[in-house]
Amino acid sequence: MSVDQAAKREIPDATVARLPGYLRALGQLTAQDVQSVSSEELAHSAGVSSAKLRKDLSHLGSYGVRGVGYDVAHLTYQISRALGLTHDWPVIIVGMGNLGRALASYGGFATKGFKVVALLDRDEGIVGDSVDELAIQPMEALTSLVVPGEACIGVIATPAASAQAVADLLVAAGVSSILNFAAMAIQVPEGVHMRKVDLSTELQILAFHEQQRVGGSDELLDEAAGR
Amino acid sequence: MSVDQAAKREIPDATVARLPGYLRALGQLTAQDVQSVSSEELAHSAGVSSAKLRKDLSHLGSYGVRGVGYDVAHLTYQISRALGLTHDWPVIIVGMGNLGRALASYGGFATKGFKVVALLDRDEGIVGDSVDELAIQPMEALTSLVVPGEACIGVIATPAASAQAVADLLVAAGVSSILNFAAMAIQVPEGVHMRKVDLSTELQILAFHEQQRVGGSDELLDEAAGR
DNA sequence: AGCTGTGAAAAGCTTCACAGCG
DNA sequence: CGCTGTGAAGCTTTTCACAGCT
Repeated sequence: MSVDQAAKREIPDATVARLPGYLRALGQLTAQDVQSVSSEELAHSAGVSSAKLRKDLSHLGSYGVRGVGYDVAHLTYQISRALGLTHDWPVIIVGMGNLGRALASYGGFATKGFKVVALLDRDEGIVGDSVDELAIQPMEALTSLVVPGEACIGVIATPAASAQAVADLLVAAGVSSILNFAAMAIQVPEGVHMRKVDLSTELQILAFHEQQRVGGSDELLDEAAGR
Repeated sequence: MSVDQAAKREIPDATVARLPGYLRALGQLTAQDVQSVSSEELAHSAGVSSAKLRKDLSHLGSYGVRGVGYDVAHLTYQISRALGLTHDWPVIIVGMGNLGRALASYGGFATKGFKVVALLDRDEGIVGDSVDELAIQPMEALTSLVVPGEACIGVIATPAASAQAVADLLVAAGVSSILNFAAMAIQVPEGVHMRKVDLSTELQILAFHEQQRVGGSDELLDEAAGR
């Protein structure tokens, strides 16, 4: 009933990747008590072109008002809904080193939509410690944490050497979405969704563009600038 | 002379974004003393298709041997060169909270190509502390750290609220490449290259796909699964 | 015989520009 | 009149499939 004429479930990947950015920009507008916004303004704060923004939003449905713009609250709801953020997703963080601790106490989860339900580490020495009011548990706790039917997101924040083993454990326990912060490409079976965040990859991409900037054919500068 | 027939300087963005992954896979092969590798094998460890890998590499030049494969050492060198990693790039990290400290001591920089030259924080209380043998300096140190002619990469690891102000300071000091970890879109003038890494964006993209998986029209499950 | 390098086809994404609605 | 929503055009990226080299 009311079959949710939310159009075809065909949102392009490129669009999905930008929706979180729109959501954040809308959040700022909400904080400033702005009621309505034009595609031009919203696009600017999200750092994209207005044509792209309108095309992206058109994949979710027709939620703007011609001649006026978009209602901030309603658009926020529609994007949240499209992304599946109408309820909280449980998140398990594995690896409580510097990075894991930073992630556990990072504001990123505070964003509506996620809730850290467990922190795991292999090291018996730190099991029992608390980070942000959540106790660190041993890896063995994993199987009892994941309810097969219920979706759950696993975050890998271990050293590169353990990343693949941890990924295998997560998959075996039934986790079907993994976010990997380890400096290592990991293999997951088909059906498991995996994304990777990697500092050195990002730096290397920046280095490439920085190098292009110098542009010219002057390779000597490269050697001289080393230091 | 030997004008480096390195083909046209036209490496597609999509290719540049994958080169670091190939470099990492090659690093693992080197560690295992593997001398030569086929496109099929290398593509598998980097998580892409072999056709894509070959097309990508073809933009750098013709460094494979037909019927055999690629020489691991030589290909590593050629990709490093294409990315501009033949010398170290200086990196300045701003914001020494949990995240900044994690980044400062993260193995990512150990990867050939980058060297953390300074850690900055606004908080007088922690200025002078050391992280990984490098002292934390006040923001004012910025201007003397950046040599106008010399390229430098700035990493923003501050709370969202300070991110834009820090970006402005970096740009004013002459930094032309910025990697932003703060949960906030920042605006930079044209000519400055900016990349963003964001936990909640990644989680939201995973949430979208996880939601699609359940697929069906069963929205009731969504409510029930909340907890 | 085997694997790379690459044109050509297909798919996907972005930009344009304007019809259509409020 | 102004701004959204969208076909159509243009551009980029991926995939295919095989010629060409060792």
